[in-house]
Amino acid sequence: MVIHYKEKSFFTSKDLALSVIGGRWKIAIIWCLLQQSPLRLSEIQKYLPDVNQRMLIRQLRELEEDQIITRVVYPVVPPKVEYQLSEIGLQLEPVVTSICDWGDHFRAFLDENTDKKSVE
Amino acid sequence: MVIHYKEKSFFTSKDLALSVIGGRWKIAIIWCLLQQSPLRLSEIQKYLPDVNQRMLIRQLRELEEDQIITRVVYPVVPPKVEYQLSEIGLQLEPVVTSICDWGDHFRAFLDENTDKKSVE
DNA sequence: GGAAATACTGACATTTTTGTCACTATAAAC
DNA sequence: GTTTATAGTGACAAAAATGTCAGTATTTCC
Repeated sequence: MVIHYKEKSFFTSKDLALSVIGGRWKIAIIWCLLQQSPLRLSEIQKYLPDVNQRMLIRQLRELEEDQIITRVVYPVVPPKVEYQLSEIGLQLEPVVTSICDWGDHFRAFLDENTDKKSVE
Repeated sequence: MVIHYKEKSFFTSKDLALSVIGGRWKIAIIWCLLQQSPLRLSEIQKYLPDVNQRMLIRQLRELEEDQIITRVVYPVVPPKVEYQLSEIGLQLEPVVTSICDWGDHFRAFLDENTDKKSVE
């Protein structure tokens, strides 16, 4: 987010990571590609119906530039393009998993701490 | 980021988590408080000199609202306020750790794949 | 000859996030 | 009585991210 690692060299590991995966939809995209791979653009759109196409493409481009995903174009008509995680991209699995896990914990925590009155 | 869980109920765990920890400086703040706790505002500022105070306070407020951190005010002059991670906040440790770890991997990856010409 | 499918791009508008500046309160120390 | 320290707030400006709309290319199908 904001300052990209290509413009700054004195980053902590955490800031470096966040500059790459911090985009609004990037974790979601990586999550999709961990579920199934490769995926075509139109398939990713089905997974993520809330993202508009323009935005999705932009985030995919950035991930490609950062070498997190690979993009393979098949010279056919109508066009076919496949996206998949690179080797370094696949290594993001623990990040995505820990985020999902914590989200589960947090949801349970919210459920516990909400509407206590209605129980009593 | 953007849509907060308080305004939307049909979130995936991942989106729920990201709506809470997705802010520009939140992982950094959580990282600080995992290193040392409690911390006063002025101490967090020393850890994170790039964040301006206004921004830092805003992110702290949001984390507090989301119950990730606790804020204890001591009624003294000059004021003293201590921040620390809540129980659910402490459980973010694997998230921060996996991000840092991946950042390390990614840096190594970048180092390997940069300036190959100068080596040959 | 026109529509359909896929994966885009460009220009621009809007929204969200982040940053800046000036300002507050309080009591103790000098 | 002025300065110092800490932890803020309010109003606003700037920057960044995201979204919208219209348009492109290609070939096959009808």
